Amino acid sequence: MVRKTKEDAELTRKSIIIAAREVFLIRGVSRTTMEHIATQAGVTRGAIYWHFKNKTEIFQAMREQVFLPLIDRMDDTLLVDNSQNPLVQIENFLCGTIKLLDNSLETRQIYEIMMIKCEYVIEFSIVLQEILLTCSGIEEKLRFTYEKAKEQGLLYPSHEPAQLAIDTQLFFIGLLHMWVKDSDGNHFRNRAIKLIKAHMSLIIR
Amino acid sequence: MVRKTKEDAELTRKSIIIAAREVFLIRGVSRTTMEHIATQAGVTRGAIYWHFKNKTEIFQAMREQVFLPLIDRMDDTLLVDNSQNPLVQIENFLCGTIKLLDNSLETRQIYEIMMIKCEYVIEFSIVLQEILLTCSGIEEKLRFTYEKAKEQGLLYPSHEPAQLAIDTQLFFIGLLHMWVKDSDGNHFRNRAIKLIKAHMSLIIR
DNA sequence: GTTTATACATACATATACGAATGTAAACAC
DNA sequence: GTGTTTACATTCGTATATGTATGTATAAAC
Repeated sequence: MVRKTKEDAELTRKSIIIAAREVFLIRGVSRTTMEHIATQAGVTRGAIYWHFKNKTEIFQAMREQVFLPLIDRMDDTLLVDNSQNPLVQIENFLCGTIKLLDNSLETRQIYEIMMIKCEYVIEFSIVLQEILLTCSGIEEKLRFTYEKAKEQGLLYPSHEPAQLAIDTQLFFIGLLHMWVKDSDGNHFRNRAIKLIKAHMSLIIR
Repeated sequence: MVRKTKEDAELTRKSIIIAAREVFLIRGVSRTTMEHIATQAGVTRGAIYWHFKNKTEIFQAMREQVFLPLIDRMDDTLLVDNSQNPLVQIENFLCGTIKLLDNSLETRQIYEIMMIKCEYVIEFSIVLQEILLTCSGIEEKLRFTYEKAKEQGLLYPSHEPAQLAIDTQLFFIGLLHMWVKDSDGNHFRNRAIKLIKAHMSLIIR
């Protein structure tokens, strides 16, 4: 059986991305070959080259599955929903991300691949720039929310929203990195929510 | 000319490590071959295999050049020198690390390699564990210093040294990661010192 | 001054990866 | 129901990487 229906083809495309994720995680992006992915997906390299130009394209397809939802959720939590206390909004966004990592194997694995199983050489410099841009966006949205908090008198007068935004962002980036590296879970994974609450408690007036 | 003196041999060993660093930075660790390193060092692969068992061993040798001094400096700044205000000690340690990155090309490149040009697969899991361990040590020393600060009444009463230690550590890990990724320098590199001072100002009473 | 170990260079065998070219059977358009 | 395109599988040529084995000139040991 060779030629499949359009729906079947889409299934194999997705199975290739899933297989790539599984192999990337174990062998690292650079060291996985098309053959590894093909075997894991139960297809041949021919199928992969039909759907993707090369490994980088598979990586990007995998990445989009996680990062587009992240932006959406951030917008929802920080910008759209104004019913909550702004500081609670921020805490919810941070905790929500950790909970997503806890609950979604897919998200967890893609984060791990992107942070410690991928080498950002020139070929991937676009990805690095996108990460920088995403971070800028996060910083801006955090600042916006901290400004609301300041207007409501929830912050110490000496604390500037811009400062707090970067501080929280860097704290969270650090936390995510350590969360991913701490595969045993004893140092950061099962303390993450506590650490976020502690961070927020440092800020609240 | 083949056989060299012991001193000559030590020089080629070092030149191999330097060459490896330069190539790792451009091509990433996984994608650099022994041949790449050899060419860059102006020797043949034979020379490399004489001095090192494989690429991992070169990587470890390179890594030690940076991490052993880090521990030393941390001990000096945080533990030994007690003449300063503890919060100033912490600020000095953080700023000192950033200044080291600014001034030392070697350190800067090795950090960049370790953070975004290396895939931490099983083969490198020892390195990951060492990083975790180093972080535990940093956390402990920060906590120790924050405890001194608390005894001197420099902190808000509601702030616990243990919490502050982790918060500062995660902030700094995040900062280092963004510092490395921000090769243009506009977002984090030239703001790093300011961001550290801002972070410390959030903590001081 | 001879021997031996060192510090490499060279050569070889093996394995693996890539991309493209080609083959092919079934889905789909008409 | 025939032609065309799709969705792959198979095959091929080429390139590249690794580790080891072997060669060799010289420093060092005696």
